[in-house]
Amino acid sequence: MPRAERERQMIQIAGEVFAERGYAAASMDDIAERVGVSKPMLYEYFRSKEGLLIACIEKARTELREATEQAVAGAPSAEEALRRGLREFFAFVRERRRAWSLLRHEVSLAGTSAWDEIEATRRQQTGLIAKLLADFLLDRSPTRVEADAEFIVGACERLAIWCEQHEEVTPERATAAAMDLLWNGLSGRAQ
Amino acid sequence: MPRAERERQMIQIAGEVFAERGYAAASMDDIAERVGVSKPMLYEYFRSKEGLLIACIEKARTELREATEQAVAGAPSAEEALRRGLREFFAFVRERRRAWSLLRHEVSLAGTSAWDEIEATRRQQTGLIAKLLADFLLDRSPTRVEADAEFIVGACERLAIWCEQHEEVTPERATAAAMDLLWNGLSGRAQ
DNA sequence: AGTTCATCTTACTGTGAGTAGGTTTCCCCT
DNA sequence: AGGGGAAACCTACTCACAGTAAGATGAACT
Repeated sequence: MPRAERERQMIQIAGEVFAERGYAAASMDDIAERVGVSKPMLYEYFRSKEGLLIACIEKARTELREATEQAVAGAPSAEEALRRGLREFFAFVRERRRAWSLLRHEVSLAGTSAWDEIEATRRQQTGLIAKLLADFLLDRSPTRVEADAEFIVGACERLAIWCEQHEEVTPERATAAAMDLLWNGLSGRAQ
Repeated sequence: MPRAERERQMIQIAGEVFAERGYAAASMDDIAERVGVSKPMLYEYFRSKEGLLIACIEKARTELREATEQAVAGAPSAEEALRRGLREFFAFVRERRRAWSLLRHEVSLAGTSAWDEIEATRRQQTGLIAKLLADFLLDRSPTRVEADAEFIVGACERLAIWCEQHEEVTPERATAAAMDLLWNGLSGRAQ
């Protein structure tokens, strides 16, 4: 079998295995067997287990980029571009579950109880925020409140990680930026 | 040494090692040596490597919960509670770097090139969004635009993960919710 | 026919998670 | 006092799996 085709086949199957079992639990022997090839071939093509994972991630990333860029192209306004981009993103996540799961770094802990542990931390935060929101939002439907809380936790988590590389952004400035973006969005729905 | 104290000591040191080297690269032999104890002791106390990680995460989570709950308690309004909570969160992340890094599931891939790969995917998304924002925001300072983009990407990523457990939330509804929260927040700063 | 180059294999090494089974130390109870 | 027992601790292993050395097969061109 020619190199290019083998490579595609390996990435395809490895992607499935990583997504199913998680990175740590997936074994190279297992992947090799499913591909119908011996283990050194995988190493010949991808140098290491991590190299194989990276190839899978790269493929998923390319797909996501192409999908979102195409969706945004030709939008009449920035608002519409943002809307179309978001719509494409959420659709991608739903329809291409496997590719998406490779793009969350949970790959490596997926399916483990340590993952549950980390999720529990987020539930703790979303719970706290959901309680705050429920106190003053007009739309008290639990689903909406939950979604908003998840949204806020995700946003702040990411912003916090970004702050790590920007020493000059103090907690105060980060808070101000977050509150500004959030509050103006929320205030219209305040009681 | 009594059990409780040993346990604290082990969690303390394991936390440092996991945060420094990443979960996968940290070895139980290494941790045992640093603690000044033999490996079976770690297994006696925590059952497995993952069990040890979980104990570390639990400790970090407790600290984060206590910090944020305390900050929020006694706030005069929901807005103020949210503000105080966020401030405490961003401060925690800055001051207690190690604890925080255990709460991002990157632990397991930390320091690897697969992690870079996943971060590159986010940069791709933030880049796309930053371009959109720069086109219509009044405040064009790159730092602010970047922070906003990170905020949005994090929010949507989290919301997408939440959607996985809520089949009834279609991409359209997710988009509408995200746009609502975001847009009303952004519109005040539109040109 | 023989050389070359790519694809592919079998059979190994090394590292690190996890364990079997024993030793010391100290306290408590008769 | 001294024996019983449990808690803290150790040495010395097994085993799974990432990674590799060395060569087999076979098509394509001299």
